[in-house]
Amino acid sequence: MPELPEVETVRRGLQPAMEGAAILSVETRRPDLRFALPLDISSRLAGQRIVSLGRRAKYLLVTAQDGTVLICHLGMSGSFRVEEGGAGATPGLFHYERSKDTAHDHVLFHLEGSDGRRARVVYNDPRRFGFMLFAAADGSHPMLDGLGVEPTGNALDGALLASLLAGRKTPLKAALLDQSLIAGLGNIYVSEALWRAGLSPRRAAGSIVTAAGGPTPRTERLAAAVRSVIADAIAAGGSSLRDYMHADGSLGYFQHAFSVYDREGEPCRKPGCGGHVGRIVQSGRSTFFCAACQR
DNA sequence: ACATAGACCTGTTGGC
DNA sequence: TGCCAACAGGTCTATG
Repeated sequence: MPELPEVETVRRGLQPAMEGAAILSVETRRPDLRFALPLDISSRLAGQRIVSLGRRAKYLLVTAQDGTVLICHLGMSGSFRVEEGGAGATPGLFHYERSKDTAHDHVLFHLEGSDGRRARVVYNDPRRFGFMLFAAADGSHPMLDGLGVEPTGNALDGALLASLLAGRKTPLKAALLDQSLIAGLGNIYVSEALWRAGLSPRRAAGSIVTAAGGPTPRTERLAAAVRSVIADAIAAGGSSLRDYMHADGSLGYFQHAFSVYDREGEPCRKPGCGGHVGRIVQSGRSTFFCAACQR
């Protein structure tokens, strides 16, 4: 599922159950996801309280009281769900809601909240492209090093975007997907941002900055478009394709607000445009755009 | 540096 | 209905 807005939605959904809770144990039902799970995942975390659940780009960061940081990535199909001990549950006996797809429940965090209620947070991932790894003692990890700017907030302005794209001949689509430039965009939101900015995904990235590497109106439009599409998607609770659910079982609704993604053949939604949404493949992945208004 | 293809996996979808 | 190819929100590696 997850690009930045979906990961942020997951984080917000898990936060109430995880922050402040004590980890009783971590149950792994297979030895690996994309990478081998840490052999000591349970022994390093059991008995500790979770002090924060953070996010960097598409990574979730679980910080325990001794400073240990567990880095989680959801890959393409990873999801978390929270299962509360049912009302009236006695200690040690729980009535967890039955879930449809438990075949791919791979990692279970057994928790005890500060109120003494037990819950479990279950990681499910059919394709197993996700992973969990411990950061180094200082919180760093090679997977986090080299990540670019977050597209949230106002850090990504025209001047910064211009400096990132200057001199690059690679298509805008590829540049925006490059996590070392902007961290958190994925295939959906790149298409959406380029449509909002009225820019072709095929245009050379460096072609929207000045010779000196400064911003142009196109750069400003793209920076604003990236920020707005990410902000709008987070506000909508992310996108729920294929009924992809939140941790509490609810659905995001940004998919209804897609302007071009997965809308091949539909009329362009830009008022007065008259064009149609097309689909091309760039570096092996679908790009949706309107050739009439995206130049 | 950069473009492309392939790899990792399973599940869903659309065409015949 | 069945079968099979194509495709899926990510990212790392190899190869030109």
